[in-house]
Amino acid sequence: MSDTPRPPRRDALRNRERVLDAATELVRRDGEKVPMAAIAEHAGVGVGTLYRHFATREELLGALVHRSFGIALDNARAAAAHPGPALAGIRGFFLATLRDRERFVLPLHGGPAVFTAATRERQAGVRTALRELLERGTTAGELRADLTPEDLIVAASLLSRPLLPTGDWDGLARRQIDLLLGGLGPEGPAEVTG
Amino acid sequence: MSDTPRPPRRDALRNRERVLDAATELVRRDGEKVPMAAIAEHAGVGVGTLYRHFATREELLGALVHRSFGIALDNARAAAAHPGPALAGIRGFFLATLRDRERFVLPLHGGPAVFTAATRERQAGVRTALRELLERGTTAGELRADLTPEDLIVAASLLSRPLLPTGDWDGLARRQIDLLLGGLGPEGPAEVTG
DNA sequence: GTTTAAGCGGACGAATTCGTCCGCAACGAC
DNA sequence: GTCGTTGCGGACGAATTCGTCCGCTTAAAC
Repeated sequence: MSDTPRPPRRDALRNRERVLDAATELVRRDGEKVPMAAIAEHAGVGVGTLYRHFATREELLGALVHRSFGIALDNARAAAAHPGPALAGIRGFFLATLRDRERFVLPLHGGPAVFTAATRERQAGVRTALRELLERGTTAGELRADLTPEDLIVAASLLSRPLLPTGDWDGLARRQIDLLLGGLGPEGPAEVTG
Repeated sequence: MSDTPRPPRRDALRNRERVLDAATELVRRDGEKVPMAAIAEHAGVGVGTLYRHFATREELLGALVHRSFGIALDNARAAAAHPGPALAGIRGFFLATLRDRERFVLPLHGGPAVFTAATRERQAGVRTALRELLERGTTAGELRADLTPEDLIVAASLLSRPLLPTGDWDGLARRQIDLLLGGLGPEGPAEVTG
């Protein structure tokens, strides 16, 4: 029944990775409409190879997004498994996102959000892990009770791309993390009227 | 000496605005490489008209960015002029950014940050107004002392573009504002180790 | 080594996008 | 109204990008 159709050749796997890496870099730098030929060249392969591995631009972009959610899922699960206080886990998740930012290609920019079923599963997995983490913190009285995974995801996505041309994105991003962590406590955010 | 070369015709001004509005919408939706012809069509003008007003794509993008900083400058100055506590002014700045988000086209996405000298002036103006606001809050003991305008700008830029495909970006964004405001107090952010 | 099928690369025609140019339309001064 | 000038629109050739196709290369099974 299971006719194993033979594993792909070694160079094929290697080239697939090269294409993904090159595409990640160029899509982040030049946007999702960067010419396919540019991606192929930067990867050191011919366009034929590129199109063989990813028949359309959509498919390539989908693979980038899928890969990104794989990284995010790893980070979210690691954070949830963190033995210390939930706040430390959340901080770890943010810092991991910042660390991995150059590998993320997320549909942040109005591009066609290319989500396969498998990607959606990973996305749901991220939510689940973060929800678990938040519940632990809420139960322990460490966190305000109304937080949702989306709150963390939005904040994290801010970190994944330098928004200012200043050189020190790392510094700015870390400060944003600290500022945000101050608002997560059980007393809720400062009351402000006006 | 001053040979006033005659003001532009009424239809020219109207068409210029139409192009800017159309470009704002399409660049936000499809990215900065959206075809010029698409912008012209969406604006209801011919490509000739588009290229007459903006000789190159760069020039058009530059105008969009310039316009965006004009809005941001108005908002920053209004916030600085706010009579109440500084925290309320900051909140007002964030909410105004959220309100105006569809009019912002900022060089957030690796695109060629098209900054003219005039744009840089507006940008500096935003910084100045926000610095003033922060100093007022710090002097009053309302805010931690180490905040910079960039901290506010980064946070505000997060609001200017929906990052998640969920429908309720407004709700998520408002919550981010509240969370962040909790970290601005003089006691500094919660201490977290791990 | 030999063999064979998977994989590679880049030339090429099709399709898209660019940016100019010029005959026609309409604003506004009189 | 008339007239001069500014501004409009879109057709068009040039340039870029797309995606396929096929002869050559190379991994890997024996």
